[in-house]
Amino acid sequence: MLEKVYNPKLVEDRLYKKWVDKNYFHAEVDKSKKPFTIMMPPPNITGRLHMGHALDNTLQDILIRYKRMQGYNVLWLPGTDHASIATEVKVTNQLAEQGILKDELGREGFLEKVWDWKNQSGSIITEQLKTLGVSCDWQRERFTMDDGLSNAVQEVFIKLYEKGYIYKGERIVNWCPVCQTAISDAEVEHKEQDGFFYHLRYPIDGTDEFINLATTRPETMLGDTAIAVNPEDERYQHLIGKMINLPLTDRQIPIIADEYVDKEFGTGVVKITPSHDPNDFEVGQRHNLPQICVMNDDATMNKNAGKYEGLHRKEARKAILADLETQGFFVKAENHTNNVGTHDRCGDIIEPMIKMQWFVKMSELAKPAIEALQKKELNFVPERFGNTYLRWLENIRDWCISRQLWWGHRIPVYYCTKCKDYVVSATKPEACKCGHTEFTQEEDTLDTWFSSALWPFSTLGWPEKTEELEHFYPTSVLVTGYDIIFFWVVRMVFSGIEQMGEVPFKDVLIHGLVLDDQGRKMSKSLGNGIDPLEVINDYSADALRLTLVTGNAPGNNMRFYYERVEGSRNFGNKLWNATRFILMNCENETIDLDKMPQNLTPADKWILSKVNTLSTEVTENMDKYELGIAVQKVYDFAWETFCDWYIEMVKPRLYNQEDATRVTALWTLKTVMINVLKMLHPFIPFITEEIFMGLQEVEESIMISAWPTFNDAWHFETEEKEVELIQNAVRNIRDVRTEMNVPPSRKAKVFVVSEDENIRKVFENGKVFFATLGFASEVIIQSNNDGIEKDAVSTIIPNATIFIPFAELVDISKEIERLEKEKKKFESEIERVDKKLSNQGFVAKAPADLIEAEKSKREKFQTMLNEVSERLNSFN
RNA sequence: GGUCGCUUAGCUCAGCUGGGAGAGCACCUGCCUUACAAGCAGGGGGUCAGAGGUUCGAGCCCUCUAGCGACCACCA
Repeated sequence: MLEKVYNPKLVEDRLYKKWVDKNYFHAEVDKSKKPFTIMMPPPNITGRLHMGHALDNTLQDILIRYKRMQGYNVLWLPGTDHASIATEVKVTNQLAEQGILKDELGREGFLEKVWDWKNQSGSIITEQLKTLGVSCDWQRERFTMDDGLSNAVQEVFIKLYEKGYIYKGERIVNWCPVCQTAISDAEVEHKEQDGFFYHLRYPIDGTDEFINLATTRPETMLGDTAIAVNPEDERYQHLIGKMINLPLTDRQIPIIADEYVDKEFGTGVVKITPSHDPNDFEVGQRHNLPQICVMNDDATMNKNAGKYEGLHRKEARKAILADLETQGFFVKAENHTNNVGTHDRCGDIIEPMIKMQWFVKMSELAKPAIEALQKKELNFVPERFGNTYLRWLENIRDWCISRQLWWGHRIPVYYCTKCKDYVVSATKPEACKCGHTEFTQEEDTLDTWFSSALWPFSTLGWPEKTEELEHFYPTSVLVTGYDIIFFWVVRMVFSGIEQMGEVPFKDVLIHGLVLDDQGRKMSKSLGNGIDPLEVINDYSADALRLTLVTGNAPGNNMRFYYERVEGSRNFGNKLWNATRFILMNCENETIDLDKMPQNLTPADKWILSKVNTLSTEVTENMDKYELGIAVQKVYDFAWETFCDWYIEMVKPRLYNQEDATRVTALWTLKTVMINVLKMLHPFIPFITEEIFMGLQEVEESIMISAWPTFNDAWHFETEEKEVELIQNAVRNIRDVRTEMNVPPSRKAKVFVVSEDENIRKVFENGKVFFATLGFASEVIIQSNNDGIEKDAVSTIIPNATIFIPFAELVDISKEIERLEKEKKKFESEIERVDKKLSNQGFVAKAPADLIEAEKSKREKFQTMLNEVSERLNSFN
């Protein structure tokens, strides 16, 4: 017997332990079964569980549990990401608090500290994930810096290098002055900022003329190596080729013409600073301009900045503007909003810098990734995110993969200490071409995403040809947020195709963000984040999970608020109590669930038939990733159809120990309940397991039970219609009673009149339901109005009229009013159908079954109209 | 500037390939009916943003408009 109140705190931890102990999450290669694989997006070791993780992993767990129950060979592989920048920053700061400087420790010493930290704190997030109930294979947990995965990283680097896809070069890159490393384009977040557009004037050499230009970054002027105008611009034709004297310096720089300049914008004159602007860099290349870097790596001015050396770029701007003004080179400052690139990790403004870095050439790698989508080897759900993916790939630039960090995969390149030539190799080479044998390894590490890009296959043992790799790759579906498409999805796809010759996953299920109750992004700065662990603690993991999937379509954001969590919890409560009710009545009975009873009543057949249809529909929805719709259907069935109707219908049979169908009712209750639990299990694993166990007193877990499928033996069309007829009648009776203000305590006789013998039979069988559900003291079924008081209240249903003689209570005028309302309803229905049927186009072109359905509706409403009219006439 | 999305009941949102508008919450009425008041039975409330088009038929498809939002983009 279940406790009176469900206590998730006592249950959830216990069940999770049980599942782990029983090894249910573990997958071994089983070639007799079809594989279903998901690679968990590895959370950062520095991360803490937030709503995004909760949603992402809930969705995955739902799919995994569903497929596992369907008998697939299911692998859900979890793991964590080393998160180079985040971790390095975190550990550096912690050490700094202890007064330890990173540089003093040296590379080896520092890495030791980071590993210590990783071993101590790196698994907090995976422990947090467990409270959600995730059924992933912890025995196969991976970390992006495991030996195997690091090996894969080296292998890929070498292969790409040998293919000519990786090169080293001096390019202008996004430099983060705070993190002191280059970052990729994807890591730059553009933010709109209010700033100024500074108009300056530069003196033209040998004349008294000035040329006016506008810039948002005056401090970079010290690195200007040209002034550019549009070659078509008439205003400046005479100046092209002339030199100007660059203010605050003793340098002369040329006025050049380049298409890049927009005549319409600003003054049509652009200062060119190849060292600190990506466009200027390109202009500089076209015109062979010198590159003068005026900043240090920490964004302070360097010695090329002369007297401004040492100033931070912000202060330098002020100082330079002041000097320009006093010297007469400053014209004005306009208000101007511009997009500045910031580092998505630390938020600092990116400084474009020319640096020697490693790149992946993208043009060739992008092509098959684009084709994969076009050939539908890769599908996004919802489809529109395929566009986002395509657009990014089509405009992709080479990927800067080197990072000036220590924590990460050190680039497998060795430099000869003598001739400076380098060798790309997994291990230190024996000797250089020059004969020298001493090498130093490249100091830089790789972008974290370089290793995550390999996640779908590196986790399965690649480059070894493991049987896991053979069996579980390509994976089935990737579940992730739309914000991660560029960083990760794209890179996994081209890496998978390049290394494995096959896309890493067939489907990409994209979900939105979890917003706060006002629709704002949850963020630390706003302090509006809701901690999933708190929700689990206050409600339950099940309630959290259910909240995260109901009423949400793939790819859409959702608002999170506690009323929704309460609703989810209440549903669990409902299931719990329904089960208590069943068990309460099962005492001293033995029910063999494997044996379908021979004496099923129409109500039993009806609910079996309903749950049968339900399982078919829900399965279809699940297969289409319509998880929100799927769970909504089971929810409605469980609460309304099963609890509010079926349970109420069987009560009389259960309360009567003599009833010949009592055990049959119990069998049906249990059977349907178990099916419902199974369909709910992927969504709310804990409570369904707890109930499943309680209901059957078996050891076997619901998570390895079979997902419901359509059962021919449970298909009862006739009974479905019969019970619906009774439901209809009961609803009408309740309606009438409420309208007439009759309290439930006041029972009344109910007459059902129908000329149709079959209908009378149905009601004869369903008599008892009028008593329990319709508050009838007695039910009389007959073919005519004999013996029914003239002023009885009545209501019309198809093929029958129901009379309730309330005697003294009835107000005739009110009754007439009510009947008039019914009549009006029937009339308008007939009118609607007639309009359709008289439409030649409809009759000619609509599908035949639809027309037939409309016709029979017409007939039904017509008889009901006749009936109500007759009834009204009887009052006159 | 480009791309995409959203606009449906008081609120938050579903609505799959076009065939009689739904849920939860909130609200109103009546019920502590021996599983559940975290509940039960009823109820009110929507020209599906606006305009046009395609169609026998449009919340759904096409075009335009308005408001909101997201992402991308080098306009110095």
